[in-house]
Amino acid sequence: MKSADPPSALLPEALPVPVPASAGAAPRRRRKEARASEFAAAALALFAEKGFSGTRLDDVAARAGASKGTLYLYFDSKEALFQAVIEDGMGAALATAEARLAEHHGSAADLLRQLLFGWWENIGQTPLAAISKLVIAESRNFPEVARFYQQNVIERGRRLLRSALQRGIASGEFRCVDLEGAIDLIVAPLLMLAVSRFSFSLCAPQTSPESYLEMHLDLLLNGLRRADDVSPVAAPGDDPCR
Amino acid sequence: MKSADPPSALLPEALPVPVPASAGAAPRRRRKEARASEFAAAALALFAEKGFSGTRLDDVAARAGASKGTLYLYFDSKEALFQAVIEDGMGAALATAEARLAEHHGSAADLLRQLLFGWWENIGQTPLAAISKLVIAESRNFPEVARFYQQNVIERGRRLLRSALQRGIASGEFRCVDLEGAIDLIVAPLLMLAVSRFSFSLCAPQTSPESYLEMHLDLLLNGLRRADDVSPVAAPGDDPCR
DNA sequence: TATAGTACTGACCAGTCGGTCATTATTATT
DNA sequence: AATAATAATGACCGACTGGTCAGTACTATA
Repeated sequence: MKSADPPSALLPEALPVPVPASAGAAPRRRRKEARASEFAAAALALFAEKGFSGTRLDDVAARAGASKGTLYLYFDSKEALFQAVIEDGMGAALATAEARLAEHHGSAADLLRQLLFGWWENIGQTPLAAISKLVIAESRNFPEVARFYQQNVIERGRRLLRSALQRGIASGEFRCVDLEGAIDLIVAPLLMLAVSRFSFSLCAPQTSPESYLEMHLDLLLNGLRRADDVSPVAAPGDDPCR
Repeated sequence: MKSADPPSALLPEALPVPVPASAGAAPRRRRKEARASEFAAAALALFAEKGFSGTRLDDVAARAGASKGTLYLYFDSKEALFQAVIEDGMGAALATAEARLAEHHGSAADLLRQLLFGWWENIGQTPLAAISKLVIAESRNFPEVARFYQQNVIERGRRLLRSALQRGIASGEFRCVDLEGAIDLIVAPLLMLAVSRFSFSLCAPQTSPESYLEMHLDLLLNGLRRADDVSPVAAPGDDPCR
């Protein structure tokens, strides 16, 4: 519900604000909303780098240009901050993906491509990607957060892919495979790509993320293709062996 | 170098040990070697459950039936314990996989199947799978450990898959794909499977691990198949849609 | 039995960090 | 200007834990 306004768009409501033109120091009068998002963004960056337990709230506050006491005006606990990071970050991204799905009318293969590269654009490439690593690393310690993530991110994401696959199977474009299993196998490389960005050169794809995604799609569409369909999926002439 | 002897095999060297038959209490005279492995095993279990920072060395020691002071007789620091966990656990598993590769002579598809299910048997299914999650979560905080893992686990594992793919391409069984990218895409679902076992029902495959692997192989072999090869890979008659 | 050696212990220390709160700074109102 | 309301602070507390070490329990040898 708190779809982060662009940080530069200040005070959309009419307010008799005198705003001293000294735009140097942080303005004292800023809406709670914006402040909370700033904390969330700072927390995301540090969580991504240091992990959850490794991140000091003092540092989060400092990065957000405030003190720890202020942080506690907006969040009840470190865990609440964690949850806000997820809530704040993923909502908008998922909504746009859902919109994209709703208005798409091309082939299922193209839809899959759109979803994968859309994910890269709006999540994988952004700091949001760190959330995956975070949840993987900490879900055991925070069952509440894990449940929230499960219901509001994972389930929503899976629904998107399920629709795409169902369309492809219904249209005869894809062969008939187990939906949930296929979703797992589509998602896994994405998650690894996200995770690799926040690990010390581990499991990192050897090529660019874009080629990695391209190849994932290539293998995937070939793998999903009906056995009697002989039309090549990949563009001809891109033989990496020669 | 410390390939954990079976814990029951006591004192392979000749020793005039009187061994009081009171086998109830823990024997005071145990070799350092065994003790270190016990600590490593205990640490692995707790690291997997609580994460690295979340694990107290007191608990590790207690689980190994010793006190924290004793633990520090065997390891210089918590980080050293972490590294020992990796060293201790992955060495043997990788060695057997390499042996399996060396003596395999069937089709490349079969070799891939062997490697994937062998991984599941010897790593994915065992507590060792937790190491993946650990390294993902903590590599940033421990560059030394990360480098070690990179060189002694990842690179070794990738070599295995590279060989298998090269054989398949050379024999014409697989189409010509980018090797490193393909490796990434083979590994990702395995890592996710491992990780999911230690996360709170997150990204967990909806089916059994075995069917998950089976489907991974299915998609993969279809995806790798040469475009002009029309022989079906999957056994006919297993249509999940009907 | 005396002596030496070693595996082991657990109380302790020092530093860290999540969380609190009395106090201050800034703005709005009368 | 006086007052009230709110945003923000940072010193402080208490709990926790990685790491230490003087001392104990046990074993082996003389």
